[in-house]
Amino acid sequence: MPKKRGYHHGNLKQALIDAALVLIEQKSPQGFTLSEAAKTAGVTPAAVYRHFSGRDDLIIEVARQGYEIFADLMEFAYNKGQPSALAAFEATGRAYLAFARKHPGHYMAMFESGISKNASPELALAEARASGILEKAATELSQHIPEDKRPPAAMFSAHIWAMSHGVVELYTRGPARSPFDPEDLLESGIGVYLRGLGLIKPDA
Amino acid sequence: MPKKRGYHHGNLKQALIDAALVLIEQKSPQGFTLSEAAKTAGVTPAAVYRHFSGRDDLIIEVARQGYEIFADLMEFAYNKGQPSALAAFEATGRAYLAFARKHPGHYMAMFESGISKNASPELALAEARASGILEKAATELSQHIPEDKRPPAAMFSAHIWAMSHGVVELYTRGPARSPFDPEDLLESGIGVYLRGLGLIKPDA
DNA sequence: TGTACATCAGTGAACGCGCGTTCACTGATGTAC
DNA sequence: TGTACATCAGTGAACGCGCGTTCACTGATGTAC
Repeated sequence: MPKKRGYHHGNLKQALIDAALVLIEQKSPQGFTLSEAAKTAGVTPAAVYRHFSGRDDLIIEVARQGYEIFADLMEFAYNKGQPSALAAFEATGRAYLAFARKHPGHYMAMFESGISKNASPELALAEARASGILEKAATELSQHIPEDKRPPAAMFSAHIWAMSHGVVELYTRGPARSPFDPEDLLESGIGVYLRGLGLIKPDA
Repeated sequence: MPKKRGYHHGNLKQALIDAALVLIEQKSPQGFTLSEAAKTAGVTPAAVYRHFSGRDDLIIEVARQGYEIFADLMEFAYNKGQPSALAAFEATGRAYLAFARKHPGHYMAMFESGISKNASPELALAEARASGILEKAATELSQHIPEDKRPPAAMFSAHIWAMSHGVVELYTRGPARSPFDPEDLLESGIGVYLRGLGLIKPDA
C-alpha cells in the first residue's frame, strides 16, 4: 500500500493484483480471465489496461511480488539461524514451506503459471535474489562436509529445493494422500538427506 | 489402437485423446479448448460429445491412461531389479523420471491439471495401482533398515516421490536453471537420501 | 484563498471472435434374410 | 451373393455468451496563478 487511498478507485493496480491472487487460489493461474479480475476489483475490464498490458503482464507482476516476499522471508529465516550454518539452513527450509502455505496465490504464480522467469527483467531480478539466498545457505552448510565427498553446492541446493517443491505440490495440494503432515514430511526428509551427507550425526 | 481403422473417422475416441496430449504438451492442461481438440483431431466440435461429456471428461481419460502406462513401466522396472530390493527400488526411481520425459502430456494431465484423483472411479483405480507399486518397492527396501531407526514405509516413499516430482517440475520444465542433468540430479539425490538411511555404505 | 486549467484514471458502448452446447440431419457400416 | 433395413458416428447450422480490446468520453484530482 504505497501512497494513501485517494484518487478515483484508490490504488487500482494493487487492487487488481490482490484480485488476481484470490482468483489464482480459487481457480489456478490459468483458470481466470482478465475480465474476472477486473470485476473482482470492482472495475470495468477496460480499466485494467491503464496498469497492465494484458493478463500475462498481471500474472508476471503477481509472481514478481511473490519472489520479493519469498526472498524477504528466506533472508529473515536465514539470518535468524545464524551463526550456525545448520540452523540457518533448516530455518530457511521451514520458511520455504511456510511461504507456500501462507501465500498460495503467489506460489502458484511463481511456479505453476507457466510464465518464464525471463518474462520481464524485474521478474528475473527478483527471482535471482531469492535463488541467491537459497544458494548461500547451501554453500555455507556444505563447507562442513569433508572436501573429498562434498557435492557441488548447486546440486545440494537443487536436491533440497526439489524435495521442498515436491512436498508442496503433492502433499499440500495435489493428488497424493499421505498420513503425514507436510511440515513433518519435509523436515524428516531433509533430515535423512543431511544425515546422508554426514552433516547430522547418524544417531541423532 | 484397438480395433482397426474402419468406421467413419476411424477411432475418434483415441484420436481425441491423442490430440489432447499434443495440446497439453504445447499449452498445458488448462490452456486448450474442447474445440481445439476437435479441430486437431480433424473433426467437428459436436462430434466430441459422442465420446466425452465435456473437456474435463477428456482430461480425466488422458490422466487415466497415463496412470496405466505409468504403473506398467514402474512394475516392469521393479521386476527387472529383483531380487535385490535396492536394485528394484533404484530402477523404479529411474522409471519415474523416464515416464515424465517420454510422456509429458500424460504426466501433466496426472499431476498438473488440477483434476482430483477421485474424479472418476476408473481414475482412482488406476492411480491406486500405480501408488501400490511405489509403496511395495519402498516397503521391501525399508526391511533392510534396522528396525529401531526404520521410518514408516509410507513416509519413506513420500520423500522419494516428492524429490522425484520436484526434479521433474523444477528442472525438466519450470523456472529453475541448473547445470545438472535431471537424471543425475535425481539419482544423486536419492543416493544421498538412501545413505542417510544406512541403505548404502557411507563411502560408496 | 479562490479560480481556471491540465491531467489522466476509470467509464460504458461497441466490435468481432471463438467458445460450448443443441439439434435435426446424412451417410457409411454392420446385419438379417 | 445380393438386397433391404437398422444403427449410430460425425455433420453443419444455429444459439446465446463472455471474452479481449478500442475508443471517445467524463469527471475527480492536482497545480498554476
